[in-house]
Amino acid sequence: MVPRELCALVLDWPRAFFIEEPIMIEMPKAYDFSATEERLYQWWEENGWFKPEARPDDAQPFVISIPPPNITGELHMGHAMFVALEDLMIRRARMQGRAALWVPGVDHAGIATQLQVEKLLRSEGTSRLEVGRDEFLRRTWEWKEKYGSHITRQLRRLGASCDWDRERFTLDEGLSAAVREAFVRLYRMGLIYQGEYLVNWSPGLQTAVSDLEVEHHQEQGTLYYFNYPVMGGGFLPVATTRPETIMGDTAVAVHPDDDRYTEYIGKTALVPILNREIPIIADEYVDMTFGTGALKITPGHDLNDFEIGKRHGLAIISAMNKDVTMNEQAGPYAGLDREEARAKIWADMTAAGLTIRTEPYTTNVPRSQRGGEIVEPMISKQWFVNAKPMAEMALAAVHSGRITIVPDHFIKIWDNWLENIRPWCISRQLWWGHRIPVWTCEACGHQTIVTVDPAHCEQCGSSRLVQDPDVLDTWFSSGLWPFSTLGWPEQTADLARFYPTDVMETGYDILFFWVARMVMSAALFTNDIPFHTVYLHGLVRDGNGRKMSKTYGNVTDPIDVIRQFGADALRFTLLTGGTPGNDLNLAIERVESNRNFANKIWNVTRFVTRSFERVDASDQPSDLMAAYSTADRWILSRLGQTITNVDRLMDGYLFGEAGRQIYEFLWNEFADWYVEIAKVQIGAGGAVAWTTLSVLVTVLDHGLRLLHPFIPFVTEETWQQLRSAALAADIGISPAEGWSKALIIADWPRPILDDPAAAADFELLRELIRRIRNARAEQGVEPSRYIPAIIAAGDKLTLMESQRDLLVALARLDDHGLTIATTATSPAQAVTLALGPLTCYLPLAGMIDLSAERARLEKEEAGLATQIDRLVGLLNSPFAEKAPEAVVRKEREKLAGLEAGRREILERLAELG
RNA sequence: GGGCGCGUAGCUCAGCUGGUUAGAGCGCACGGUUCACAUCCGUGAGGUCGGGGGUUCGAGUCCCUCCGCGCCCA
Repeated sequence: MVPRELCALVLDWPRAFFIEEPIMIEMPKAYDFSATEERLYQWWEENGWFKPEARPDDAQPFVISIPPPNITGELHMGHAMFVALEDLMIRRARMQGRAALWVPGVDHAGIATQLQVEKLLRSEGTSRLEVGRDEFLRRTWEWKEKYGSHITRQLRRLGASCDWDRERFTLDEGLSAAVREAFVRLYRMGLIYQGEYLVNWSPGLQTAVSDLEVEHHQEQGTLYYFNYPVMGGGFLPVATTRPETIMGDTAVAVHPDDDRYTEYIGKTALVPILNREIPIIADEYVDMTFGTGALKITPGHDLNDFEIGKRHGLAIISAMNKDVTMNEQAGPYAGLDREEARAKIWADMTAAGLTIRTEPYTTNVPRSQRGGEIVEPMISKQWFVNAKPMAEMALAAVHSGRITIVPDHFIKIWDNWLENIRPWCISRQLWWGHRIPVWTCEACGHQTIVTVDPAHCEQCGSSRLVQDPDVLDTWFSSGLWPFSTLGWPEQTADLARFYPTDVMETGYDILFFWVARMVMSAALFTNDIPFHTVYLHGLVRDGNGRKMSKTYGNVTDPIDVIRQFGADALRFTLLTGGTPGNDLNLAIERVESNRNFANKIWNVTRFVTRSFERVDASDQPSDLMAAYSTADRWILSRLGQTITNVDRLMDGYLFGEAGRQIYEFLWNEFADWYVEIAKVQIGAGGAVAWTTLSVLVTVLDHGLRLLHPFIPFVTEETWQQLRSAALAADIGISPAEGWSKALIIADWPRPILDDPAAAADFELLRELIRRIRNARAEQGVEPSRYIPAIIAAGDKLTLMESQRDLLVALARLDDHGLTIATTATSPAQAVTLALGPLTCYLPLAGMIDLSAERARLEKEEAGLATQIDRLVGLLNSPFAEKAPEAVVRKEREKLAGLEAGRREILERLAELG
């Protein structure tokens, strides 16, 4: 650990750096993210730029509520993913001038937290039950104070620009009030009820859990065949996967159409060992082809049986205790664990001659999502929410188009779940959570259900009230999150201004757990949608597509990755590595190359900032537009196109593609081409140099703005360098609206120039340079050697003349040996490059093998001929009539170019003889 | 049983409303001490877009079907 004093010292210097006077600081050769990220984060936050108040009061809000991480949580890739995406949206909105608000917070995570604290108590040699409820809660809050900010500190490392002053906790006072309000309203609407139903009982956790918290696994089990004794003689063969539940059987069922068993319907069967009398019933649910076709019915331990039991008015027998040992209903097996009972019962039945056989069978085993133990369906008194009416509202919200789900194929999944929604079990037999606001009167038995702790029974006035011991499902409070965090049920200013929120961004795995419940409760409580767009991201898997899990040991810790490559590199990888809604396999090599991208940006900036020294204020041209060179016009046009594309893509939530286009533009066009050109143009001096520098600054400035939401740190850092350099040089180069204090609050860019003709001219030049480089490489010309060239430029003569310096520098041509003319004849020993509008000859005397050149030309001619044939065929086909004009024209132009090139090559071949 | 997604270069993935010889990064081969960067630069090799059928002037992209992988719900 670094001593606190030293931290303060280290964190102090950068502030001096940013304040008022722009000072030029020599940029090191490589970008050091570790010295940058935390410093910038702190600077942004101190300046209040994460707050919506950073924008004018009348600015249109843009609001996201964070998917609250568990307070027990360690940062994982899922968190990194949501931060990358949500911060991207928030930062762009902020730059677009909106009052961007990203509400942060954490979730109390009932079960997970309780388990942590129980573990702690165990290590102290005590337990939850021993210390009692009050002390346990005190210890849990203590634990929360100590570890609760751990996860939010980690979110900061990713660059999350949340408004931390508005941070909320699901158990804080306001949100607890919201939970009570919601519960009471639901109760008064008749949507909350208490009842004895079959619930998913988690024996290890000693609580009920909801359907969603149970995972079904295909596991190898056994199918047990045995004879069910029938009163008055005979047997009914039955198959079961769980013999221990025989003790809770209250019927045997057969299909009404099953001829094999018709005679048994209406008779009485005897539960093995216990000899309890139960009816033999007929029900269409029974699958005649499965097992023996006869089904034992245990309404107390199986959901389907429970339903059948309801239809037939069967008794419900629970044969187990809450610790899943058998109870007195199981007669001689009372006290045995469910597994032990199974073995013992089967042995006893075998001894009694009732068993037939066993066979291996793959069963669907329900396991707790949390502990992994087998969940027992058990009759229990719990609180439920009838979600049906809310579900209909949630369905309507999406179908009416008020809520958009991205990607839209999740709508089907949404529909499927909501259309088949089941009662939601909301009570949990835990201590850590929102205690159910129900007080039962010991005098009259009346339940008082109110938002504020009552002193007296509302019916008889007795003060002998006992509060329900259970707490609510954590998701009950999460379901209120978008509005409870803004103050609901109070009519706060934040609620009025920032609700409904804009986008809900989260993983598709909690679409039902969370998103659906938020939409449902928002509809009910706020009479509104909680957000207009749901954006769902996929799971982050390891490089081989396996789910990251501690048991596999294939978990990549985001903090490790950040230490190694920087938060920007991780963010950019997560943002551009996949597509919306699809799982992403995280390959560490990609993070590495994205770190290199950050370094590239750094070095381009380094080049641009250094270039200020070479340009003079007095050289500023009076008419900048007129001063732009072909290359300037090209790069500015490409910048404009990139901005337009990025806007279109981002508006459509195609963030990955947007990021890839910016990367492509900045690296492969700006850095690889324009920067090289700039070196030549600046070398020319005068107004050309000034103009070039202004283009460098403009493109870099705009590029950094586009990129900032993706990789905020390196862009801010380099933008500050650029800004300082420009202000220090003071030669009249700045953005139209001047330099804002920071990139994070700078304006989102707009295209400034579109000159397709100049762009096309430049593309021709670029192609020529590429072809010359290629020829040089193929002919084995030493890289350092400057070679002569003859260009027959046709009507591109003026263009080529004007680009002479660029050609010389980028293709490494010998200036004195370069001839540019309208037409030219080829020297004897030369490589011919036919580009359609122009032809280039490289007279590599003594360097080329004529027969090899002939072969090369023949090969090229053959290739051209094939393409020409294909195009001629295409243009003579129905394509010419049926395809759109523009598409056909494009093909015609392509054909003309190919034919010109081919003519050149044929002539050249003729010369070679 | 119902539903969804995926299968594109050796690897990890793009390819947005179908537009006409398929792209990136990494890896690979060859070459590079150009005053921003070797976390780099230049040049190149590498894919019958899982198989088959259909719609269309045109299909990686739309439809059907089969095969393989994964997920959700029951």
